[in-house]
Formats: sequence, structure tokens, C-alpha cells
Amino acid sequence: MSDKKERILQATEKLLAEYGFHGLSMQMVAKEAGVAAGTIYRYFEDKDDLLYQLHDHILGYVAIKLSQNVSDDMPLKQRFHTMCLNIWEMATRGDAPLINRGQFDNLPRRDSHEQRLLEKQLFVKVDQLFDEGKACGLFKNLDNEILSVLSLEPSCCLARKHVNGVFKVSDEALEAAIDASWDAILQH
Amino acid sequence: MSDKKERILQATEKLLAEYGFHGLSMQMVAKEAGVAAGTIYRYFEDKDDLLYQLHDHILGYVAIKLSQNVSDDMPLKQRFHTMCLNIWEMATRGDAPLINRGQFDNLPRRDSHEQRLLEKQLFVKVDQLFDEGKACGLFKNLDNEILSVLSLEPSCCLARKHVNGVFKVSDEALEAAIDASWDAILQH
Amino acid sequence: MSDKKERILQATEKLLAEYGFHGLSMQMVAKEAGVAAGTIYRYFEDKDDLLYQLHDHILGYVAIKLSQNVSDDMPLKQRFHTMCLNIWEMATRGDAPLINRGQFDNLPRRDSHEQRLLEKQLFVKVDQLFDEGKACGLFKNLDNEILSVLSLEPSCCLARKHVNGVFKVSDEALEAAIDASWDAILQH
Amino acid sequence: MSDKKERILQATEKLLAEYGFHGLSMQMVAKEAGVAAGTIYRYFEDKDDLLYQLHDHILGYVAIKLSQNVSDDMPLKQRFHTMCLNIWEMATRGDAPLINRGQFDNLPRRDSHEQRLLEKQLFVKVDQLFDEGKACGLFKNLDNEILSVLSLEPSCCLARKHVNGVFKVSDEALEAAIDASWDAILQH
DNA sequence: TATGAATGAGCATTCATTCAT
DNA sequence: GATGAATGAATGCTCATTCAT
Repeated sequence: MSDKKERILQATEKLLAEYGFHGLSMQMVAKEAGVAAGTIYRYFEDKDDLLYQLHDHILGYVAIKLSQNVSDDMPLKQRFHTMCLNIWEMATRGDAPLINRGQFDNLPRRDSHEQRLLEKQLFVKVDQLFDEGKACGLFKNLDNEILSVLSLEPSCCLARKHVNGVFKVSDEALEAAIDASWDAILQH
Repeated sequence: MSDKKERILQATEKLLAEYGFHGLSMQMVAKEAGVAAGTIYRYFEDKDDLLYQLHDHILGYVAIKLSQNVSDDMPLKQRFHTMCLNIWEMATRGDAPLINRGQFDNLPRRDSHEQRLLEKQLFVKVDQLFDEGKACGLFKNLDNEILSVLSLEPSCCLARKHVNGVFKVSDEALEAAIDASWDAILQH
Repeated sequence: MSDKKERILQATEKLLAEYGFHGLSMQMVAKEAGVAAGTIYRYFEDKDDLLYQLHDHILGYVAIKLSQNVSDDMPLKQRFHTMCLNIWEMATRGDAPLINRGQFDNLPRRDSHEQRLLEKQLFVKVDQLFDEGKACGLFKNLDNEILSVLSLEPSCCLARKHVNGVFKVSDEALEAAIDASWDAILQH
Repeated sequence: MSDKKERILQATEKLLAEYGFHGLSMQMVAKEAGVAAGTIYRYFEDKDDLLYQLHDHILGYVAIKLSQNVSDDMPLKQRFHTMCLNIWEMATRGDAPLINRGQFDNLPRRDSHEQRLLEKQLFVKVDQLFDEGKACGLFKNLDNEILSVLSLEPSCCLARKHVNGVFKVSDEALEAAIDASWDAILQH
């Protein structure tokens, strides 16, 4: 990817996290990225497109991070545990402002082909996990999307609240919460 | 509450759900509410105040709806089940655009006294449920906030995705998901 | 004059001195005067009219103050001296915000009959002074308006700068300045 | 100076003279200057800044005009006479709306360093004149600021009233008034 | 390609004025 | 007479976008 495009995306990400959506101007982005305002329009159609692409950019990053250190020969529970910790680390280390996710979710939707592909790619390891779990009768027989909401969403939510300072989550509490999430999808 | 103020709040709620936070102008609100632009400023200090007050307004509504048909002499599981259905109904019937919640979370926070009171009021029945469950050894021994994230958040998230059309949740799936959430907080 | 009208005028005068012309709103005036906004329009046609009438009101006050302690049997120099001190006192005591005069001078002019009358009334003692001075060959043979600019205007200007803090004028300097103004109109 | 900035300043000057301070909108200025409204904000921080800078701009112009054709080897009286005529010409020719001065005096003050410098620069020739006159015992021993109010202020005031049409000043009257002002500062 | 000055529609907000009570 | 809620045009200002260089 062009150096400038990358810098613009990173500037946008930073400013979005700092000032929120309605406090983000193209001139700010240009200044932060060290390019001229007009230059942004060489890489992005308009402001919406910039935000769309940033969304995908972050999603791509998250896709990689989420599956880090997760291999197919690991036991299911360990894979799940690792993924949850990956989510937690991403959020708390701030290297991916998942915190902003909320903002993206409320953007006017773009249901492009690449969008779908990217999201599939994000969940391929997750789908695999759930499929295997259901196949061996370990997990409840629910759609992967629902299993995801039951198990991974709480981790995201916890991380978000922790980072936003709503309440603090200790390491022990985190471990317990991950275990509880596991209980949610487990066949009892 | 003054008729006009109520109408302004409802117009804001509707437009926020429809156009999102950026895309909401005071003139739009005025038009939708059937009042003059200046009139808004008789009831709200500025745009932020309008959004703050809307937040509280919705929160108050949610507080009431969430605890509807929940009485202290019901078994714990039934109470939990009812609350989850209350969330689901609120979201799907659209009479409270819980969907918007995400937007409020990203507003510059106001930590007023009333704010805290309102949020406590919202969770009083929930706190009670979790406290009783932990007391009789039925629930995991975790902070109420974490139990809430583990059990109620998935219901919210599911409803949101259902309403937003990300995927459809059948009645059976909903029931199964509620049971799964129950599993998450249960001591096994 | 009606109690309310008087209160409105005084409120306007005070606020005008404090906030300047473009910082004066009818609601402010109403609040300061302790009346409802609509009440102002019972006594004044519109905002301009309020300012016009305030102008006249102040002029009338100045007319009285300027000629205070000035009687026709006093020597010319003493009369002049007294008037200059009257100007100085009015300005420095702040009981008539002559300081604001500058603002009035730049209002869209109204050349009404009463306006002319009032201004004549203001200068009747001054005219008399100049007329007598010229008649006995003591003063330069110039139009009264010019004599006024040469002799009284410096006093006003001095007082204004003193009050505004541009520079401070000691009692001795004031006396010397009055004497110098006298020199300006004297036949040498 | 940028062409556009110059045009904006001149438009402001013109409109200020025509409509007064309240009655001056940024859109009017933009239209008169032949630029877009937003363009003004490239050169001026806000409306106040525009007015501040206009103040300085005019002051700079006045500084130059006031001292025109005044050289140090001219007799004191001739220098004074020339300055008074410079003031008169500036005002009556309308190339510098001294008339507006009154409005600036009522603006919220900015006591910047450049401001002070500019005003000193404006009066350097005047100070010199007064200093010399006092040194050789020709002038009264008063502060330069007071001498200025006594001698130059009447010229300004006269010009202002002449231009505003309060009364007309003939050439002879002007000469006589200048002589009278000279008398005011002269040691008798 | 890259620039950044220029644009002008759009925004939040104010305020002189009206009018039903 | 007096009120003050309501109005809506107008304001100062921002900012996504364009385009001549």
C-alpha cells in the first residue's frame, strides 16, 4: 500500500479514537498525516470512503491478531482461551482501537463484496472452532453467529468497558469471565 | 413534561436512529418535532445537552421496561428469562431504539449525580437477581457488572444484530441463546 | 415617566456601558430591568427606538448637569471653568456614562424635531457664554460650534481617556488643560 | 500583502463606514470583497480579529499620512499646521475613514506589543514636535498626550463633524481653528 | 502526483419581535 | 397592562470538496 495512504489511515484511526466521529475533519487528518488536504482524495473517494476503508483496514488487522498463536492442533478450549486473550490484548494495548468499533457499527452500511469477504476471513478460525466443537458434541448446536455473540462478544464488551474506565477487570476476573463464556457455549 | 420538550426528544430519538449521530442537525430535529429551531434552546442548553437528556430519557424508559413483569417471588431463572425477553421485545418492537445505545456510549461523558442514580435504578432488579443467585450458590462468584456482561449483553447484542439485519434470530434460537446465557453465569 | 420605562432605560444604559452595543440583547435588558421581554415593546417601538430614546434621555441629563452651578452673573471665565469641571465630574463619577457617547454617535441618525430641541437646550448656556464672550471682544470671532469643539471637546476627550485608562490626568493637569482650552478661544 | 486580504480589509472599512459596527456581517464583507465567506477565515481568526487588524491597518495608514510633508527643519508652527491639514485632508477626502475611529475605540481592547509599537510610530513626529516646543519654552509644559488632546483632537473632531454633515467648516474657519488650537498649547 | 487556497452549503446558536393568555 | 413561550431569519463559523498550479 502506498506510504501516503497508510499514513492517512493511521492518522484517521488516531484522530477518531481521540476526538470521536464528529470532531474529525479532513484537514485534521491531512495535517496529522503530513499531506495536503487534496491528497486524501487521490486515495479515497470521499470522507465516507475513508471511513469505510479504515473499517476494513482495522478489520483486517483484527483478523490477523485474533487468530495469532492459534493453531488447528490445539485443543478447542485452548484455542478459545487464546482468542479471548488476543481480543483483550488488542483492546488494552491500544494498538488497535477496537474501542472505536462502536462508531463504525453506526456508519451507513456498505454491503460490498469485499466487505463480506473480509468479515468471513476474520471469522474463519472462529467458524472452524465452532464447527469442530459442534461436530464432536462439545458445543451447543447453534448458528456460529450466535455462538460468537455468546462467547466472544462478552470478551470484547469487557475489554471495552475496562479500557473506557467503566469498571476495572482484574486478571483473575478476566480468566473467570473467559471460563464463563466457555460455559455459555458448552453442551451441559 | 412539557409537550414540546417531549416531542423534541422523540424527534431526536427517531432521527438519531435513522441518520446516526453525524447527520443529525438541530434544524432537522426542529422540523421533525414541529417546532421552531429556537424553541429547542428553551428546553435544552445546546446540542450536547439535548443528547445527554435523551440518553437519560431512554435510560429511564429502559429501566422500567427491563423490570416489567419481574417480581421478587418468581424463581431466579424465570426472572432472568423475563428480563431477556423484555430486552428482546424492546429492541424488536422498536419502541425504544436500544440500537442507538452504541452512539451514546461514545458521547463525551457526563458524570452527574442524576446520571448515576438513573443507572443504579436501571440495574436494581438486576443487581438483586445476581445477589440472590450468588447468595444461594447458584451463580458464579463474580462482580455483578461482569455477570451482566456475560448474561444480558449477549441478549442486547443479539437483538441489535437481529434488528439491524445482520442475521435473523428465530424464536427457538432466542430461547436457546437465553438458556446459554444462563449457563454462562451458572455455577457448574 | 412610567416606572417601568425608567427602569428599562436605566437597564439599557448600564448594560450598554458594560457590554457595548453588540452585546446588548432585548432579553438582557428585560431581565436587568425586571420586566418581561414583551413589556419593552409597550414603551419602545423597537430596539432602535429604545436606543434613540436612551440617547435623548442621557442628553437631557447632560444638559442639566453641564449647566449646574453656572449663573449668568458669574464672570465668563468662571462659567467656563465650572462647565469644564461639570463635564469632568459627570464622566469620572460615572453617573452618566458619557463614555458611551461614542457609541451613540455611530447610531443611524434620527433628525427628529425633539432631537434638535433637546440639543439646543443642551447648549443654551454654552451658546450664551460664547455669544457674550464674542460680544465683548474677549473670544475669537468664530461660530459657536467651532468654539465648542475648541474648548469643550478637549475636556470631554480628556475625561474619556482618563476614565478609559488610556492615561491618567492629575488635578493640576486638569486645571492646566482647562486654562489651555480657554487660551484656544481667547482673542490674543 | 495578499490581494484577497487587502480586499477584505477594504471591504470591511467601507461597510463599517456605511452601516456601522452592528450591521456588519461576515457575509456582507465576503460579498463586497468578492470572496467566499470561508475565505475570510483564512486570513483572519474571527470577526474580532478582522476588526483588530483593520484597526492596525488604518492606524498604519494614518501614521504615514499624518507626517506627510513634515520635515524636522521646518519651523514648529509650519509643522503643526501641515499636520492639521493632513488630518483634515484624510478625513474629507474619505481615503481613510477616520470617521470610524470612534467605533474602534469601543472595541474590546487588544494590548499587544505590535499595537503599542504601531501607536508609538503614529505619534513619533508629534512627540518630536511637542518635545521641541517645550524645550525652547514655546509650548506649555504639559504631557504630550494632553498637548495632543488640546491641539490635534479638535482638528479630528472638526473634520468628523464636517464629514458627517453636523455642520460645515469653511476654509477660513479651518485656518482660524488651527490657529486657535495653536494658541491652546502656546505659552502665553 | 501533490498541493493548499478557495469555495459555499451547512451547521449550531442567538435574538428582535409577536401574540395568546 | 403585562407576560414569556414561541418564532424563524440571520449570524459567525466550519469543513468536505475542488482545481489551478
